[in-house]
Amino acid sequence: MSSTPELRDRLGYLLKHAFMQLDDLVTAVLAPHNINGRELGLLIHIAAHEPASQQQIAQRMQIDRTTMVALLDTLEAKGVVARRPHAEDRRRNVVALTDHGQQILKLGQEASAKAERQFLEPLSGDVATKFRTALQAIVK
Amino acid sequence: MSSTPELRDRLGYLLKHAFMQLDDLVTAVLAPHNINGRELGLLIHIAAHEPASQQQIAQRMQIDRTTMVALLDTLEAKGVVARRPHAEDRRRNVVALTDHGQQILKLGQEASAKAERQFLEPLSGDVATKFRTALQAIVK
DNA sequence: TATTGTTATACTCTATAACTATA
DNA sequence: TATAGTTATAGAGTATAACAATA
Repeated sequence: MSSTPELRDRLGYLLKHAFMQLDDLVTAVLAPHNINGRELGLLIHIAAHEPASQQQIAQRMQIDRTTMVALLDTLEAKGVVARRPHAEDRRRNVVALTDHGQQILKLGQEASAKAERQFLEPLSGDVATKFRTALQAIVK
Repeated sequence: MSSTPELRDRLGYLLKHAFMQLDDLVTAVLAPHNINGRELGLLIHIAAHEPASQQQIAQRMQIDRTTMVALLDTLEAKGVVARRPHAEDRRRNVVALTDHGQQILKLGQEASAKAERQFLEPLSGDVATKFRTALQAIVK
């Protein structure tokens, strides 16, 4: 007596829509800071590592280097990151957060954490923690 | 003594990459059947409901009706769905699976289930079940 | 020769506007 | 006049190829 499989039973459907729901929340709370979730991700990555060239950042974030150019153009126009010439290798740009970027990073992370709490609201604290742990075990 | 927040700590990162990993697995196992995960989702939806017009399907799946046209064009070219004129309202198309589509649906669902098992392999059976339940609680 | 950053280009996915045929 | 399906078009996001500057 198995019922007809529904779209909502597909893990792909669930993961895609979960991401979209969270992304909507994150976009909303970050809007006052003039960045989006993807840009915050880049700020977090830059802040967490030694000063790096565009290529190094692109490789570590698994973003195409031509895509990185456009992303950094946007963030530089917003004044949150700066490109400086590398001291020894003049082909490279060293990418770093500006003071304003440090501020936006801090505010953005607080806002993002708030969006995550909203997103996880349907789960109890214990289940939410296990949910995150499961995701970390799955994502390589 | 909190360490620097890393990109991998962000729920958005985890959900996006989890989806991409699963999508890669699903794409691989569905390739022999000449459909992708999105198309299988549409076949599942059509099979699970009463015969419906393109618009009804688009609304229920939250897909734009112009996107639905292109999706159905592809699936019709592959011979898995057929558009038939509605008996009473000739503006409408009734969309249904062909016999071949029924076959592809069955094979595709088996393949998709296999991909999901691969995807959930890092989790114990119990944790995997709770993971899916948590996703269902979150997704509206 | 190889590498870094860049530009030009194209392809996918999605959405908006406008057209057609039917109601 | 409103609706179903369609087409044309444009906007994101991403990827490939080719170029200039530098190593």
